[in-house]
Amino acid sequence: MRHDTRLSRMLHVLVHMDRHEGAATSETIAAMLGTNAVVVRRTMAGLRDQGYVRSEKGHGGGWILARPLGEITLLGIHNALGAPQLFSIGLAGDNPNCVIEQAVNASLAEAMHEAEAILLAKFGQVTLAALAEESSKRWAKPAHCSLAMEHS
Amino acid sequence: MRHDTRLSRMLHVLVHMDRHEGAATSETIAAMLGTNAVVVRRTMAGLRDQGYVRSEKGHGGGWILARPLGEITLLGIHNALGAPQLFSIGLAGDNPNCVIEQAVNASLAEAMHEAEAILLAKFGQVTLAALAEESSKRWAKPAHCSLAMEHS
DNA sequence: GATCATGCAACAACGCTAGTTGCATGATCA
DNA sequence: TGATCATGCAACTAGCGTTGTTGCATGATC
Repeated sequence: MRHDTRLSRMLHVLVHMDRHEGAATSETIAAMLGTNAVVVRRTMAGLRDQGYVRSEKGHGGGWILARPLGEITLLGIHNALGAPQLFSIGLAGDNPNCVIEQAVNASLAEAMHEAEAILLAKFGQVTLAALAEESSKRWAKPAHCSLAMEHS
Repeated sequence: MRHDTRLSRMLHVLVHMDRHEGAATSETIAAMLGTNAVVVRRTMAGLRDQGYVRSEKGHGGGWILARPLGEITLLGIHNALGAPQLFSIGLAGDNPNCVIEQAVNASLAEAMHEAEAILLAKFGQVTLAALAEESSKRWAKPAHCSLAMEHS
């Protein structure tokens, strides 16, 4: 079962954007992530709709942070990406009339809801500012990704 | 992102097997799940290797529970299925040298590990006997899936 | 008006899981 | 003993969803 790394990647990008002079183009971000500019635009569109970033056209255009890192939580970005499925396991629905299936699913669902609530609560407590500070504190070295070339 | 319903389905099947006279063939189980007998064998193979079920060939053969429901937990079956990924979100690994990516991933991983621990702990506490009792208590009616035809 | 960059839609490619087929093995029954 | 039933296993096929790609339109800057 393949996993969705958009959340991790977008968080990474956003912190870099904060340190970045001017706008970052989709092309630049795509190169940093080893992916395609159109995919970047598709993904960033959700963040733009939620007011986390702005996009500007023309010379010197690209993507710009629209809020301070301190106002952006992991949960906010998760939701801006469409709040995708957190779990890769799901409930069977082949025999909805079967009381056994219902009991099995109810038990699984309860455990999953509890775990999900805890995960989302954690996500809601962490801001990108905290992550940025954490990274500079622990390693005291500039980041070196392609987006951050001017820092290295 | 599609989800893996094997755990839910196998739990369902196991409870039915407990109420079932004699062995249940892969074909019967497949019909009940709306799937294929080979897929059933593939999935049940893991449970057999862990001693949860036995398989017998020839006339009257099929699958038989090898342990009482009280000794089978959701966690046990989850592990017997190969302990597949629980989360559909994952960590990016494009820039392993980047301290920002490291900080982002560390934060996500911590939250996910915590949620996973809670989920697995829950799974470890629930036995199939509890599910079987729950289903008969709450509805006080026989289950009606194809595997359970003789009860309905 | 030339260039740069996003926006959007349609299409192609890829990877993964489920599903399928075919044959071998072994147990039961007549 | 031979026919039948059922699992075991391996290789192949199909379907689905996501990512990647292409082409063109829009708008901003130089």
